[in-house]
Amino acid sequence: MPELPEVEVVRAGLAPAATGATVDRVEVLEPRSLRRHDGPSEDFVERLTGATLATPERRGKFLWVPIRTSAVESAATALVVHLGMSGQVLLRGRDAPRDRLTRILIDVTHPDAGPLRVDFVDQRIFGSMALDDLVPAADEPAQRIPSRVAHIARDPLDPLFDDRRFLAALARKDTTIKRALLDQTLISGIGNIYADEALWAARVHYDQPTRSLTRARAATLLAEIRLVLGKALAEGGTSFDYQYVNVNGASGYFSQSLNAYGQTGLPCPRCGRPIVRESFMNRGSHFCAYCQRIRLGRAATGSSS
DNA sequence: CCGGACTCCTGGTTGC
DNA sequence: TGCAACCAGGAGTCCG
Repeated sequence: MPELPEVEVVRAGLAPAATGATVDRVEVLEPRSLRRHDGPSEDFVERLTGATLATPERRGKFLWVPIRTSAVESAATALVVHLGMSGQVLLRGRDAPRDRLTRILIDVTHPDAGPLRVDFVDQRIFGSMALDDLVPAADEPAQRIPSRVAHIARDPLDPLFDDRRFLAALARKDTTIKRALLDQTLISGIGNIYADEALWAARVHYDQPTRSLTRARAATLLAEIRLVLGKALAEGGTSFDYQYVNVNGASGYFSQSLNAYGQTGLPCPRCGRPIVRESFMNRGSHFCAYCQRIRLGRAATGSSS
């Protein structure tokens, strides 16, 4: 389940091979992988073929590669990639065998690395590729971002992520904390795994109302989010068997470091009591019922400003 | 504004 | 042994 660290590993791995490369040929094996592309497969293929790729960028779990075509001087369009639940981007030699679940093949030539193949592999087809227009970012017009990604909040590893603004927005929201962490328009890049891990680290119950969370605890949670994401990033992303493979085809190995996610029945590394799993938002929430209890402060009805 | 239900999707696992 | 039901969930949409 690729979340921010996994997507960043893919972006960083793809960057040296993609930057400055030109697209020779595009083959779409599974049109459903273009669900988010406006237009038919032919349009995707025609517009991408012959384009020059710029350095891949990322916000949250969205990855995009600005492209330049002969017709347009500066990049006005980007190849947008979302890995969904099971997507992988694999960098291969031109004659390497195809993975059975390959959905899109992009042959590129890099000035230094020579001919390469970028494979988009995706078992469940929740992921997608699309071409999209770049538009100025709302909070920094000098930055450009695909229009379909514009509504996504900056992620906590983004230098322009505004901590004060996030904490204020959290305090204003009438919802519960895990729901807020998974709301990509509030903070991006966090999925079910790192939400559970960060909540465990900060000792916050997943269903704690955001308005009853003190600012200090919210700030602690944000710090733990950064620690968890940073640690996963440093270790190359979480991996579960073949579901996540980085851009060179090597699995990550952070899953051994998980404290809560997927640890149902195992002892909480902090207190030894068993981790429990509850169904929430159509997914599993893993937590320690002792360490992570809902704390209803007295300010639950207070309003900010 | 909020939450719940639903959709997309496949393959590994579970249960009969 | 065989097969169907179930489960995993990121993001978007729709509805109450």
